[in-house]
Amino acid sequence: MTAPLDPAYDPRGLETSLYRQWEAQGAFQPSGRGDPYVIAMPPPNVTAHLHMGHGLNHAIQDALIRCARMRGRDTLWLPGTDHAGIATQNVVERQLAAEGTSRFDLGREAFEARVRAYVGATEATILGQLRAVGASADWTRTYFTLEDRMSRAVREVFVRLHEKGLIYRGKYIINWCPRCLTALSNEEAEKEEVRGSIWRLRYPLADGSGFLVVATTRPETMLGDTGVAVHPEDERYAAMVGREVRLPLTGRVVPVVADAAIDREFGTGVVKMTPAHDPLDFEIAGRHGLPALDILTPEARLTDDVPEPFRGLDRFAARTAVIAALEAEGLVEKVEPHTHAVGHCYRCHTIVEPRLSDQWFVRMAPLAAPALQAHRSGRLRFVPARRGDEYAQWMEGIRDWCISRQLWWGHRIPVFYCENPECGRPNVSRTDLTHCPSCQGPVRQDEDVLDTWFSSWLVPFSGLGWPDSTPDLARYYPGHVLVTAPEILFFWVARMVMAGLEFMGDLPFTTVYLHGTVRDTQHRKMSKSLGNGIDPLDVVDQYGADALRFTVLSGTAVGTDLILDPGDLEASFAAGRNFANKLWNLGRFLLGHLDGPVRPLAGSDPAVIRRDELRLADRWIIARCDEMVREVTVAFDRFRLNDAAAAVYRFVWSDLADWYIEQIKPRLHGDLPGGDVARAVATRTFDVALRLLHPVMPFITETLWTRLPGHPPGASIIRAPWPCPDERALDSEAQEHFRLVQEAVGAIRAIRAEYGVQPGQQVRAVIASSHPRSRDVLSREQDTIRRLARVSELQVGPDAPEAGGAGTAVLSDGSAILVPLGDLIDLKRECARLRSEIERIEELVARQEQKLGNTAFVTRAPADVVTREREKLASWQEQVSVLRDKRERLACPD
RNA sequence: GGGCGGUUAGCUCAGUUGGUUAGAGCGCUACGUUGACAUCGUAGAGGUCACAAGUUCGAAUCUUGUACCGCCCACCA
Repeated sequence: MTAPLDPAYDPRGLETSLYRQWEAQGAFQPSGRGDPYVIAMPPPNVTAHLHMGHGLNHAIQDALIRCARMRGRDTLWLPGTDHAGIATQNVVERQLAAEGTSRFDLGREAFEARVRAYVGATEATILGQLRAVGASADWTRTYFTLEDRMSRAVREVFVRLHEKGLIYRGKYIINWCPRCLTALSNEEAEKEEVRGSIWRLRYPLADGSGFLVVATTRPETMLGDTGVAVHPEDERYAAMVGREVRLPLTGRVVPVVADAAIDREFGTGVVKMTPAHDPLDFEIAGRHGLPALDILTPEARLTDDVPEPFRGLDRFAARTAVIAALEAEGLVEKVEPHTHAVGHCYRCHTIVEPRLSDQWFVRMAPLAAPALQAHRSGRLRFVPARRGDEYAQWMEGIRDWCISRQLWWGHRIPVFYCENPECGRPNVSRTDLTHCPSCQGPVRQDEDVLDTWFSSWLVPFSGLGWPDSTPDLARYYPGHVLVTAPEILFFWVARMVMAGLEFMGDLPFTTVYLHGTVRDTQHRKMSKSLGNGIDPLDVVDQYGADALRFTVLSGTAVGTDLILDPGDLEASFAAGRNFANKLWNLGRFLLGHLDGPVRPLAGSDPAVIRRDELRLADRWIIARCDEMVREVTVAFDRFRLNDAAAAVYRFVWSDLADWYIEQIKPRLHGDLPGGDVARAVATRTFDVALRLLHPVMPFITETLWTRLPGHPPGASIIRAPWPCPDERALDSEAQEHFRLVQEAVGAIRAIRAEYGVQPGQQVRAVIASSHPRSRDVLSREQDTIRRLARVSELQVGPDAPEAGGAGTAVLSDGSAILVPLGDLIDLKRECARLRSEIERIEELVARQEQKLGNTAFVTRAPADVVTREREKLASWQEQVSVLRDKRERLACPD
């Protein structure tokens, strides 16, 4: 016997204890049986506090996993990445800065130890946070044990790519973050519009015969200019090509070259060449043999290669100083405001500096070709589909991937340089080397580490034990679904596809579901720096994890963003909490009325409920329940979790609670016979609703479901079977008839409200219908109508006796409802009410007659559409005539 | 600059292949301590589906254009 439910629903203690219970039962462990369903997850970065995006992401994934599990599939939740990388390093560096020291004071080894300790200490916190938002805990734990596996896979991949000639090292212009002191990939340098200026500077010709005017947004880089370029077909400057200019401030004499990459239209058509600090300039300089002069330190200060007054200046201070100096010489022709996109470090938001340096790259074009093909052939599907177009566009224009980072925390690049000056070979190795394989000389490992995503792109197989061939790998690769945020489509998703195809020969997953971004009411992305975030843990604390999940899942249709108001949690999350409360009370009520054994609805048990024992309401709710099963199942198949949540919500609240439970109360209380049938139907349909809702609201559904009768002890809803649609439950007649009862109750209630009848007061009602079937249904259900509409005496007949002071309404089948209210009825008011109702329906009739009078419509529209429209017209016409009749009987003056 | 999406009730959003009297939740109004639930119940107000033209028997839904909002990509210095 389970303990009785508390009157008030308090989700808190419940969630923790359920998680413990589920874990003890191994509920999240893959069973090894059944068809596997693998989903990949990006974990939160260990350094960052959980944000709402994680809440949304985990809720979706956990819901899909739970649904798949109930549908008999073995599930695996594959963790996403490890802790290597810039974010973790940043946190520890901030801590060090607060302590007045730095990684450079500490040294590399001590720093690594420090980060490791930090990660270890944070694990428990992160696990707790993940559980709080609903991540299936066992798999989040795996995430922390993954790093050793990953480093092997990373090396293996590095070596293989190198052997295939797809990894190379070279001097290139890369994005450099002067604060993090590391290179960034193109994806990590986020372009943002910045308002700046464009300066036109005069560069005197070396022979003193005039000026060339260059346009630049970064005048400070002119100190590193090694040339000037124009378009080869630009007539204005044709005579200048091959001549020289004397670079102001430095006095350096540099050549004028012609290159087709120059845009004649922009600026003056003359571009200063700074090969060391601009990607395009670097490219052009290469073609013309211009040297690259690096004038910036890693911290983006001017080096000693510039004239004395500018040395050591920060790049922005240098800009001011250079402009001032040029102005003093009268060399600034013009300044105009100018907006352009500038790269920012995606972690610390510092403006990125293009910098010439030695870095490792992966040649991507060969990897992109099959990945593009997978999408074109339709094997790789994106939800929503338009994301696939973005993917394809990126793949088509793919550029080489800069994978080296000048960080101290991450997977070290597995290259060992021989220190023997006569050998000096770089050795790429799967294992740590102590000697040079060629000359046995001492070796030194490359100082740099790999981009975090260089380990992450391998997760779908490295997490399963690759490069070993493990049983897990055989069973769970390839996987099925990747659920993630669109922000990391290129960082992660596209690269996982490429790695899967390259190293496993198959896609890592076949569906990529990209959910929306969590934004505030001004549609700004929630972020720590803006301070517009919502902490999911606060929400869990105040409203419960179920409320959080229900809200985020029902708020995000496929491909749309989730808008939440950080200033008003109540507005966002009350709906979820209220629904949980509704479920709780529904459960409490039902359990309170289950005093005997509950008879089964189907099966071979002799106590099974016979069809002829079912009343109209029973048949109706069973049919509605079946409809819900179909809707929710389809919704899950199509990743439309909002539809799934809404379908159960509607069933539970509007059908089960508002109508069915209200209808069966007399039977449950023993005032009418058939209590056992009502109990069975209510219990069964509630059971189905709980199971369908479990993926969305796991805690409350488990709590209620385990208390419902008929489940073996120790059973968990996680392993309960997903409800199946049942042809026998379909019952359009019951649906139609019950709708009529609902309409009748609604009509009487509306009349009561219209005339201000006190809710407690009973009234008399008359139903007049020319349809024998309607009369039959309504009189058989008169108990229901009387109770729910508070009617003391209900007459149903073919015609109504004269009733002067009565409120009147008409149902969709043309049945008239009269509520005699004597003096309460104001005749004029009732006449006006009827007239406006008549006018309203007459308008519909007119429109419908026009439609049906149109021969084009009748001949061209499908037959079933025409039939339906004819039926509608007939129904409205009947309603109008009934209402007219009532007006006549009232002898309305107008 | 190229590509893509959005614009439906005061707010946040649904609306599956064109065929309903265009829906939900919150908010709002009126009434209500009916023995599951005031985290509730009943009734109600509120929308020319951004604008314009077109296709069609029929358009919130398809086409084109306009306006605004947003996203992705991009080496015009």
